[in-house]
Amino acid sequence: MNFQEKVISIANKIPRGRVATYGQIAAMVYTPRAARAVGLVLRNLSASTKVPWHRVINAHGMISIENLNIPKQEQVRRLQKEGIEVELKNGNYWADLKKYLWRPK
DNA sequence: GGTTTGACCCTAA
DNA sequence: ATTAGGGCCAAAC
Repeated sequence: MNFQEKVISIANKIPRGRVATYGQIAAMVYTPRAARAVGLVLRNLSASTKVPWHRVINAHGMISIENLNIPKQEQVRRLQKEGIEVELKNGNYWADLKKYLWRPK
């Protein structure tokens, strides 16, 4: 299993209505400092993927998708559909990690 | 192979 | 609190 496959398999486990951070996923794959690389994996997903990429945000709870074919509004829409409140604060969208962070056992 | 590129994160100021 | 800078790692060139 290569790095990408590991990242994707973790992402697939994030439950509906919760979010995970890039760094959190990196840590679960035993390379705690590879947060950026996690972002690369998600970036390379096809538009039709079933992976819940929208449940992954950065360590500050901010939606960090930018300059892609996918607008960040799409991510916001998907999160809200799952009951996650997203707040617009000076040009960026934020979710409350205290409320929504996935805490796997 | 070396070099560059990010949907990142931490620390210091 | 907010910002700037540097380090990180895997993929893509």
